[in-house]
Amino acid sequence: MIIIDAESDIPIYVQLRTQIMESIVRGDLSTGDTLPSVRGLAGDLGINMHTVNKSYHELESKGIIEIVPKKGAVITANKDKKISKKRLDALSKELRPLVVEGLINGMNKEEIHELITGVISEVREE
Amino acid sequence: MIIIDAESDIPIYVQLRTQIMESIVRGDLSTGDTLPSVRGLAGDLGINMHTVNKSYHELESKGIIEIVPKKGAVITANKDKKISKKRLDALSKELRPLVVEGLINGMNKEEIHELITGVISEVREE
DNA sequence: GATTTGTTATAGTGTATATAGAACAAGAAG
DNA sequence: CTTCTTGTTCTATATACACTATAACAAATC
Repeated sequence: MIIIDAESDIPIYVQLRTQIMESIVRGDLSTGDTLPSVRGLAGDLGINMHTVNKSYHELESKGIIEIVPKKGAVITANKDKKISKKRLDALSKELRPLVVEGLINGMNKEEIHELITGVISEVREE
Repeated sequence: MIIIDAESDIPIYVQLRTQIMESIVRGDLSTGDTLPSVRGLAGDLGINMHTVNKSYHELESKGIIEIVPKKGAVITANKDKKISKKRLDALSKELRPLVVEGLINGMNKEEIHELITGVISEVREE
């Protein structure tokens, strides 16, 4: 179930991209599954086709889905494969300001790890 | 030392805010220290006064500095104080999509913890 | 053959980012 | 006290991004 909050300061295409990724992590969507068409999903969510298209292409650039023109988008994410160094570096760069925010507020390494553990549980269970 | 990359897709005021926070974490800036005036820093960095002002006010809203009108901005970050639940929740929400990105790429809890540990070391040492 | 698919193009609206200049009142410094 | 500097506030402009809207196209599907 995907819910878009039009009032959020998080762009719609980011909300959609994130929620699809979470669905895969939770197992609601699996490798091989086909995503709805950009027009169909846009209609269901009440948003524009191009916004959905943008989300799909970002997922493709992350290696999570494969878009076959005139056919559809198939999930290719492989949780058994090892993450590439390129994506690992990108992740580090994005994590950095958040880690700094924790450290500056007095969190130590253990507390940050606990926070991450909590987030992992949230993502898997919700 | 603060370096602004005008070509980056990261807004200047975010770059500045982040680098000031990293300076505090590293110890280059400490509680009680005064930040340069918005006009002075803007001149040094070759950016607009209003951009620096925006960064300062964001730092203030995070409780990291206190802006005393007509006087200056003083660092109030207290690493001995415990982080508030509000900030902890905000951090969780921001961390979530990055954690998802790791999980979807096959990382397990331990690998994510190792990544975080690496980031913490980077921030503290660089 | 008709429908649906993703793609491409153009256009419009609203918001965010960044710059610029000016003016103001209050603190600092001479 | 006078001068300078301070952060604040206001207006204005240019650019980029986000989102929507509409249209047309070629290929796959039915």
